[in-house]
Amino acid sequence: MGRFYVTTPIYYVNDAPHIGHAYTTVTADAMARWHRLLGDDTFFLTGTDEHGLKVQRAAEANGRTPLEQADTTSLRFRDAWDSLDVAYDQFIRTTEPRHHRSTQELLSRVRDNGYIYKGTYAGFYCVACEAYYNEDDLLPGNACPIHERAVEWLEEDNYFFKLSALENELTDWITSGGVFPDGKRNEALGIVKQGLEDVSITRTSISWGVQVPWDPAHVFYVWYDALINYATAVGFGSDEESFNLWWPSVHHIIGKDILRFHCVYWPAMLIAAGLQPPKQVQVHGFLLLGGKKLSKTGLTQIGPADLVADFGVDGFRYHFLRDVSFGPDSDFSYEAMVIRYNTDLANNLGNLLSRVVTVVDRKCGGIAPRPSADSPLAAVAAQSYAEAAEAWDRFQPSVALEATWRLVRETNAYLERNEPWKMEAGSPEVATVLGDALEVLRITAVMASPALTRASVSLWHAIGLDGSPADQRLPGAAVWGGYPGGAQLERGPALFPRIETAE
RNA sequence: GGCGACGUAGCUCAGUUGGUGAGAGCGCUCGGCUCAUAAUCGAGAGGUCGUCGGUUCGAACCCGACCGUCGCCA
Repeated sequence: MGRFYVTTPIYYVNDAPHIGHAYTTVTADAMARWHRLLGDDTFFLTGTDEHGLKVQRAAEANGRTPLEQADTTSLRFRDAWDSLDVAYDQFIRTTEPRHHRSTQELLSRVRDNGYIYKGTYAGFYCVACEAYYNEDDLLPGNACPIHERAVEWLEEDNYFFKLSALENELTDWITSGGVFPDGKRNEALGIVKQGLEDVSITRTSISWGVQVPWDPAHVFYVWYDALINYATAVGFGSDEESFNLWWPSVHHIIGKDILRFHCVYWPAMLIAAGLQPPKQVQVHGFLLLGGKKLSKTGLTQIGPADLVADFGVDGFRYHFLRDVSFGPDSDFSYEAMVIRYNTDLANNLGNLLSRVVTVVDRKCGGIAPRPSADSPLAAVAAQSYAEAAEAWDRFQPSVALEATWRLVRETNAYLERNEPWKMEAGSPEVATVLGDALEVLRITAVMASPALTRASVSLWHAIGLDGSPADQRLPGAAVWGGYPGGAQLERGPALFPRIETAE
């Protein structure tokens, strides 16, 4: 039994939850569910990032305190994850007192170890980005290249983090397997190779943040307090025993836009504090729309809720887990989503259940037969499980689900070859074929449960099993022959009604 | 300008350390079946693996140049 700690980024509360957030979060959730099936001690963390100037200003605009502002907006993320069956173990908010203590403790250690010094910073600052810009990067009129709005000139006393002193340590961590997939690892390595400069980690110009313990006029820049949430959540600064249990066996799932923070700054901070860097950072690409990056405004036009309304929670999760190859950029397409739903879910799996139950009803009096020990499908199932398990281990849900569905397709072909509907009712032959098919449905329900949170349970019950596939333990539950038979099966509604599109 | 990623059938993508005739799913064509959600099964068509050159007995996989797309940095 292993230990698996997985995180999403904490999302900035000012953003409305969109399919980009949802993709990351559902992936993390599926990973956590798979590890729970394996019996691993699993901890799945998500949450919201609530400090910074943007939140402060939004609060002022709305006539309330920053915390009140954050309370409202943070809730949107919880609601979104509830609607997608995201079963996090903890939802952290950076405004929690324990997180302030944790941040102060960690950065004090960094300072005690000689990695923080005082200096002056001056530059153009984009409030929307929460970031400084070089003049060369700005658009004409000193406008932010991302938001196309005017930046502000800021000049302030800052504390600096000696990032430049940690190049060797970072190189070691990255090359020894800290960042995945390989392409992203090279990118992280490239950033370090090009030479690192010290970074400013505090602000005096704003107040909405974590106070610097040794100089109360300063707060930590939002990014540096945000990263520390991963340590706070498992007990850093409050429960050392718990922290030592979960750290550093952490897997961060992030989008490539924040690679620099997670693959350079964050491990450097940990090392400077005398802690272990993360076990793995898993970096995925962007969701594109018509080949173009989904802008924040574009993203909000396709809400997760709209897609759930059309495809259901299972359809939503399955599409993103199966169709998005974890790592590269991926095109989002409603049409592709319909095709995937109809093909894999309605036609292959849902229809398999329908036809099997119907034939059991007609040829076996509705009593489920048991699988045969020497079924040709047994080897297929074993192969399918082996490949899926290996793919989940590599953070490749799309490959894992493809392997899982190969078993489903083989079973449809198996029925076609044997034609149980033509066999004599009550014969051993018909029982064998149908028992084998039911066994595949049992195994599939377990293996697909990280993606299909609801349909896997429906499927489980439809073949006469009690409880939930999520309560099963792998690899035992994938071993051929576990289906008991004997249950009275009844024809039910379609597991996945086909989606008919107008033209 | 520096560094890097990507470019494989109409579409979405697999192709681990170079080696039997280059793959999957979807789509398409033809055929079978009729238990099933017009679902399913089989067969087939379709690719100069971006271009050019090099290394090698042999490269989609290694090297170089170039073209295209996109990033990161300065």
